[in-house]
Amino acid sequence: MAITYEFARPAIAVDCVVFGLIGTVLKVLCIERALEPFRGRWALPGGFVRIDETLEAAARRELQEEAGVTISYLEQFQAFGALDRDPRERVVSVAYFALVNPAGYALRAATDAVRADWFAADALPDLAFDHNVIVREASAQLRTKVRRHPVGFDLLPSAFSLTQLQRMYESILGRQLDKRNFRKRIAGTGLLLPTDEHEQNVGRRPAQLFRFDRAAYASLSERGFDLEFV
Amino acid sequence: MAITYEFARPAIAVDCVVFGLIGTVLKVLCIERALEPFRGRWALPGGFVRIDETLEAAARRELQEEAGVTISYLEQFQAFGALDRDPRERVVSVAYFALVNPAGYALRAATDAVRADWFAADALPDLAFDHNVIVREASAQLRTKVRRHPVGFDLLPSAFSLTQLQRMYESILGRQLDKRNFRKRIAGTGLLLPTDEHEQNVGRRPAQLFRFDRAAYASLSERGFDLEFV
DNA sequence: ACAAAAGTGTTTTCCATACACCCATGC
DNA sequence: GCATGGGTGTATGGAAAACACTTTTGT
Repeated sequence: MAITYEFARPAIAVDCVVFGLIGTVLKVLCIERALEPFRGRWALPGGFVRIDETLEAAARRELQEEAGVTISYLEQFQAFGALDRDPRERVVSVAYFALVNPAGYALRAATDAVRADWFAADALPDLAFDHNVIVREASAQLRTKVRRHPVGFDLLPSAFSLTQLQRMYESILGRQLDKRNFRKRIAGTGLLLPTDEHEQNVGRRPAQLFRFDRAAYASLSERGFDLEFV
Repeated sequence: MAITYEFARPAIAVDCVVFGLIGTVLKVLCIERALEPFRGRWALPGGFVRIDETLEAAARRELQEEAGVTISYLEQFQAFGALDRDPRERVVSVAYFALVNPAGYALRAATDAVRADWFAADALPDLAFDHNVIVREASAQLRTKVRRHPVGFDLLPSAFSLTQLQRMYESILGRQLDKRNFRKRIAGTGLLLPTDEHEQNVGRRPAQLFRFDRAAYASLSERGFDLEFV
């Protein structure tokens, strides 16, 4: 399997910043490295791109292998190419950010990872490589993305209350929103489908649940609509 | 210089989409390839990343070598990793988009390029590799970028008239803007410095020239201001 | 004097914001 | 009946959009 090239080549890796909402706290998925370098340190899930897989396929494979998460939204956001970002050798990493709804399944670490866990996005441990930098960039990206594109829904269960939705935006943007104005705005987009369902077993009036209307969004964005969510 | 690796690795390249405004037409810089594959075809300037240079350094080097252009704005925007995008072997390309003011200097092709020339962004020839796709993505990126960040100035000479500025936005956005509203908006940003200069030798009333106030912009954006230009 | 683009204000409409109370449910 | 969050409307201010004429210069 060994192969010879005329010139030295950087290796290509992918790293994934997986955001999940736990309660109302925005968290990032990290794995504890089983191998050198940085053995025992927390890091982003990721690894080398194989010669016969696309970048996105590599990202999905690593997420599956190392953490067993099911991704709802995945987007490439930046390549990191500093010369010394990996102590072994030159590695260029293409970073992805991903959104998942962490409720309902357990993390499952494997291959290169001892274990996987969620850390609050604004209180991460010292990560391996330049991964703290990558998370910082991804967080900025998430904040700007979520304001113009309806990606936040991928952090929630498929049926959610308006208050859940509002709390999600508040967590990402880091500020409080006015309940009435928020609801007017969301209603104004016409992208929520009311369901017959309501919250269960809450010690108060149960909130109505809604779904995101992907079809309505698709037809809007084809017509070049320019939404602003919050 | 030959080197052996345990596994086959994709090569890493950079490709640059250089936008320039010629008259009021938005153009993209292309080079004619001197080498196989796609010898004789037009392509984006770009090439392989050396083991000891960063991605951005590679982009700047290729622009210098192949076209001799002086870049005013350079931003990485996307990595392209389809398996068959290069007929020779697996190549992952990190794409940059760049803005220049093409007035006042000549293109100068060298190394891998027979010649360099500007093509209207919406009427490109059939380019080598997946370069038409890359340009399409870059154009979309430019349109969204220019509406919230003052990068358009990099397409203009350092002193410009308000009409020039308006025409630039119109070319990029592909629609007409109202002169009075445009001027109110631009004035409202407080980012233009009036100069004493005026247009020369025009057969009409000469327009006053302005400069972009980089210092004012820096201090605004530090405070997290959220501008919208057009 | 004429051609050509520079420069300039007002009105209207709409959207963002600020703000407080009643309602339904479970215990 | 009480605690808890669910759900709702209105008034105000400010920005965006629509819209046309006078001014300055060169020829």
